[in-house]
Amino acid sequence: MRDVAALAGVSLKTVSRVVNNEEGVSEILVDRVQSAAEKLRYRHNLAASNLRRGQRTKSVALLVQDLSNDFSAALLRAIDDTVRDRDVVVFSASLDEEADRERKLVANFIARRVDGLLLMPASPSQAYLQSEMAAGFAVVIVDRIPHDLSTDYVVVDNVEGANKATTHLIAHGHRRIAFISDDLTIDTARARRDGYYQALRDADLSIDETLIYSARTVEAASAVVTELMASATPPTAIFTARNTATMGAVSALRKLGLQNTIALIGFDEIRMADLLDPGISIVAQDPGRIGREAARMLIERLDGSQDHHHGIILPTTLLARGSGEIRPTSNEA
Amino acid sequence: MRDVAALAGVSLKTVSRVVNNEEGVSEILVDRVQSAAEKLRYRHNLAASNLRRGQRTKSVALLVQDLSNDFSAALLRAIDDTVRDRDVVVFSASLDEEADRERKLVANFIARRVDGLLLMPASPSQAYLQSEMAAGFAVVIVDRIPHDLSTDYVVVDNVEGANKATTHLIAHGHRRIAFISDDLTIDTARARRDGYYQALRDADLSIDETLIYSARTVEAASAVVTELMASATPPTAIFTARNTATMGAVSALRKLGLQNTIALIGFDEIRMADLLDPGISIVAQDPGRIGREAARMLIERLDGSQDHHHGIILPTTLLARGSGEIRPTSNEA
DNA sequence: ATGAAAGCGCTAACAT
DNA sequence: ATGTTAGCGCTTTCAT
Repeated sequence: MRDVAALAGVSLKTVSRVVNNEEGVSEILVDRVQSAAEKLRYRHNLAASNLRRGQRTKSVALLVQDLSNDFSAALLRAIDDTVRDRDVVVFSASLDEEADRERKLVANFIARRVDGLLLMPASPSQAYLQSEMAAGFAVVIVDRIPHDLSTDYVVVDNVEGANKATTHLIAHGHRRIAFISDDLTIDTARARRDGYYQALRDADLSIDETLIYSARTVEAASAVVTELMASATPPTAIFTARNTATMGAVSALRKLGLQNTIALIGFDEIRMADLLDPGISIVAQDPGRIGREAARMLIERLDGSQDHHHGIILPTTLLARGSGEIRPTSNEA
Repeated sequence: MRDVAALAGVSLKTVSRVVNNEEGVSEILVDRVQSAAEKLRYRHNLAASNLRRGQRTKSVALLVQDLSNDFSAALLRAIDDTVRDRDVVVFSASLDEEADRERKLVANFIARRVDGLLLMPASPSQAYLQSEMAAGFAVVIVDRIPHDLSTDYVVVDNVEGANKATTHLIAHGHRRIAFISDDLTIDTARARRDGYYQALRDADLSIDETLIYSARTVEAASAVVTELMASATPPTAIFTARNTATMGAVSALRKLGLQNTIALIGFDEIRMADLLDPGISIVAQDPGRIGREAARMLIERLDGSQDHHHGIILPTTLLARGSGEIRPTSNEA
């Protein structure tokens, strides 16, 4: 910048003004500065600019478990779309349920002075963010309920969604309904299990712990279903509480030729669900909506809103496509 | 930082040393500084640090067309995984085939002094990056061939993949094969069409322009297929040169009840392809591999490699799953 | 309308 | 082993 000023024969400040499109510089000088900048291939340094200004960096960070999961990818896309108008750019990273990684990345992003954080927490407690928030750092928790931290968040009604799925299966005559979720240390997994329990209780069905499974990957879920079906008393229906679990179940049932025999409802959309045979019934969330709401909340904080923190709980939609409407064939019901 | 130094009763430099884990500070002082930092809730400012060091910002940017597309999401994930070891964070954004957005975002990221750029270009020419690269900025083009720019890139062999798909269909008796791709202004779309042409020519089949379509979205592709099938001389096979086009075709064929009548091969994997009925035959790329190779190339540049720029052309794999092996039923063949 | 000087938070180079 | 000084690239006073 100094070189540009020298070449243009003006002061540093004038160059600064031109670069920032500030008013009150004669056109002659603007031209002179611009051509000097061009000649010297001058590139404005936002870091230095922000340093002096002490202002926003116009960047935010999104931390999710797995960026290649459809849900998270849709979230990222929606967030990017929402903040783009304001010229805000977004960092993102995958946590893979590792709390350590979350802490490390958050520290990194804070050192980079991002304006805000959108977090799908891997950590059991986000209390460590309290002091950051007190210092003016904006945080919105997505997909999961914040723990030990008073902040904005956006989730879906997991208990209600799971209840809805389970009740739907019960209404179709099922009494042995398997539940396959993510690790139960995870908030959403527990909430969905609670919804499942609730539905069973409301129908006066007993809870059979041998029907409750965790499976983190598609392959693990597939293996679980295969195992379940080989048991002496297999379920007549399955509720998969995660998109990867649903994919695994679809795959396993198909391999076993049971896709039209065993009922299946999944939580969270999977691609092509309506084109499979049978179509896969899903309790759908709207990741685009979640992302937009979260980004909007973050932006409001950045705009200085001091409102009380609040959570948004979005509804889910049960999409009946066939697999969830299969009736039990065995006479044990 | 000054406050921390004051509270700890040491100099600025000592604090700096402690913060950066540099050697040669007595343990007593380390403790004193750390507790002072804690007390004052000191947060290191990486921007200021980078400013002085004139070093790398340990950040890179990935620009793709649509972050919610499976391919791009897998790319992002692979890149994040690859650079994480080096403590590098990644910005990402969607371009939606808008060249303007690409230019604007690139300028933004350069102002932020990202160390490198991974770009799936929307622009017809990337000549504008020449001067940046001359100034030491690292660029790797992914998925598409760079235009007017000598740089590293990673692509798959689109011509060969499309040829393979088309040849496969021809080998199964098809002579009227529709081609549905992205807009043909796009590099990969053209390359895939060329592969399609090549295969037709090699089989002495004439090219019928009425079988060539562009469709950017799933819905558009679905509409195209519906229209095609309603024509007087419908094709007996379809080659969809993009994952969204494949999804649209699957959907339309199914609605028409033609999924077991009309052959279909898609370029680029779609989820659940093997679980559909029939399974969808795909010319698969490996987005994980593409991302890893691209990130590796970028890292090598950041490590100062001055090697001649070069391109990596990865192979594709034809996965025969059923839909591509359907034979024509009409007797026009 | 333009410029000079001071300083944002940090670290490299040189002391001590 | 620790401190001092200067300066990274920029913008904010406060002049002129």
